[in-house]
Amino acid sequence: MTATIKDVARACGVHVSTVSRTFSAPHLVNPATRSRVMAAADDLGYRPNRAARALTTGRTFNLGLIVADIANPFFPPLIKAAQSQARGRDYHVFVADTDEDPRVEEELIRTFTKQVDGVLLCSPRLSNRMIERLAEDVPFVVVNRRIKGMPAVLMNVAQGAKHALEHLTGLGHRRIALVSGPIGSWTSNEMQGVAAEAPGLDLVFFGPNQPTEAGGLAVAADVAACGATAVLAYNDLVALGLIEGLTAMEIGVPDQISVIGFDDILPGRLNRPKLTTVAMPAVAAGRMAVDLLLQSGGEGATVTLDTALIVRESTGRAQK
Amino acid sequence: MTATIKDVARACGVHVSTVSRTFSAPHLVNPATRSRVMAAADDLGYRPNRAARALTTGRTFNLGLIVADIANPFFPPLIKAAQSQARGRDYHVFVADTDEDPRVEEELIRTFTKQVDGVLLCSPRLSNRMIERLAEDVPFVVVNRRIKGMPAVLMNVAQGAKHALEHLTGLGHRRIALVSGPIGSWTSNEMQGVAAEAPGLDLVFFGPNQPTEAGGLAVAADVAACGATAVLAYNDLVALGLIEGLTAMEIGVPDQISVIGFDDILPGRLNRPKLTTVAMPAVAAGRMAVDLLLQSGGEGATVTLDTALIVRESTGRAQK
DNA sequence: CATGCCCTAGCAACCGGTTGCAGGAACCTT
DNA sequence: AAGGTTCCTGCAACCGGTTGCTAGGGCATG
Repeated sequence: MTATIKDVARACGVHVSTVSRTFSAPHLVNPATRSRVMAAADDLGYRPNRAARALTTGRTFNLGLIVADIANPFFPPLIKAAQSQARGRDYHVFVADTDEDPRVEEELIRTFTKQVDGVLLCSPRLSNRMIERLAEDVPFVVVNRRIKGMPAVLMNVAQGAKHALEHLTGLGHRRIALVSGPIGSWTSNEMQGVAAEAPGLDLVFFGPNQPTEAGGLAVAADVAACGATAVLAYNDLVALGLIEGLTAMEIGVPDQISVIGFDDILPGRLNRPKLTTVAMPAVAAGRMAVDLLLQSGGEGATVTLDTALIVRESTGRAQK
Repeated sequence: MTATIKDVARACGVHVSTVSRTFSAPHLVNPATRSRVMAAADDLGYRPNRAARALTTGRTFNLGLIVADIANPFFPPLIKAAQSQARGRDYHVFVADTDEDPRVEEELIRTFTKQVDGVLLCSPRLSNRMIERLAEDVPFVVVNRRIKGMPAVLMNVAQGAKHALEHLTGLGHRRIALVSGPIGSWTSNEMQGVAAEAPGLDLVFFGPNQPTEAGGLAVAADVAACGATAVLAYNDLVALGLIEGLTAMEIGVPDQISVIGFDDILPGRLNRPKLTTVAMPAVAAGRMAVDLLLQSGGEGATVTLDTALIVRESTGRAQK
């Protein structure tokens, strides 16, 4: 068994409270005693039990981070940014994946409650109502979702979609397919909202779709058949799936159809043709979300981060 | 605040121990009482505090999973497999990323101690000695590392490397570059071991390298200059970085140099040319690791999983 | 009717720490 | 020398549950 505070107390003949204070309030204990305690402690290999400490203090120095799909390359940079930001503030981040399943998401949040001081909820699939209810038990910061009164980090998807559409119309495209993501995705709604308002476009909607390569592959045939000369995809994985499907049907990208994704993930940069995409500020979002969570004061603060269109090789002039 | 066991006890006029038993040993409480307690409990929205429970029972029903780099697409499938396997046994998995830093790795293990019932250590960068010491405080299963007396899930890297080399020699390659990974990587050592024993080869070693695309990019020039006609890379990311670097120098893959990676990640399948690689059984490893951890009985059990060479487009005949 | 057993629920100690309070010792003041 | 501070340390209650022990009520048995 690991050494406890009692073992240390016994080993150097002081009361447990003195040992406790040596670690949590050193200025309250006499330097001489303190060093005796420290010596005994690392002699026994004593480490305070964080879970037990949390029971009385109410603080665990842990944060939870919940994502829909850890296999989506969009998330890892966000996760790493959150972890390093938290580390700088003496916090640790535990990550969990919901497999895009709202029930698992709820279950995980319940598990995190009381084991962490706050939860970063990235691209949640739960309903706003449910999230509000769960927020009574543990502080949240939500990423890519707007919920009234709840701190949020948003990425300016609308702006990105607008630039993407302008880019396409500038290349002469008029009939454009919009391949959306899963139900309940805020990002997807934002995209559709912007597109619907854009003047002079002939839009074709496809959705809902799985936000993965498989999802893109699955709609490739329908997109090809609808007569659109360009596609705006929910994210890069979907875009890559689309390109794969189109290529298999011998439809050239960008010669016959232009494709734009969202996120700017590594496989998109390595793909041939290199993917034109709207870059999402994942790293900044991860950092910001942690900051928002830790400065608990800022209750309803909402931060919106800019996106940027990155033109590469998967878009070109519309063919007549 | 959330309701505690006391609130429930007060609400229905029983002692806390009765409430406790209602949840952890229902057969010990009278059905009538039990349902009164249950009613009061979900009326108040009571949920047992898992951290507090763990303090007395010693079981948290959480597992920790530590990886070197969550952004490496090799890990997510393993993580997801572990999570779903654990979920089936009423456990939750918390993931943490070490950023390839042994100190962070140690720190994270220490944090997990007492907050989880066991830790899955994937491709650790710590020394065997240190891992053995830490194993006194929390049970481990190690993935891709062999440590005496410690349960491990290994992937048959040696077999994969052998097949890869045979494939290359079959195509007429003799001078082969070996681009290894970070220091302390068991996988890297296995690869070098096999290569060194292979007869009739003219090997050139490069390493250590970062196990990322950037690592591959960085050695591309040296590899090109060494006169090898084929490369065996530490993993797919390194292989992709190499191909990118070689392509930038207008060296054709596979026409002038053949490249083989390890792992079989998504970007490798989407790359042009599609990457020839040794597929690692990540999903099976994740599942198996959880099983090994939970059937704590099997102390020193070691499981070795097969790998498979997948020939795609990045390897070809050696040119004269 | 006395005896004995089973079922149920309360009591209290415990898990590993934290913290408000009180008291003794040493030091300073006047 | 008496009185007031300051500094340090021990005491004990508490965080939210768990669990061995005990005791009372109900029931069957002899």
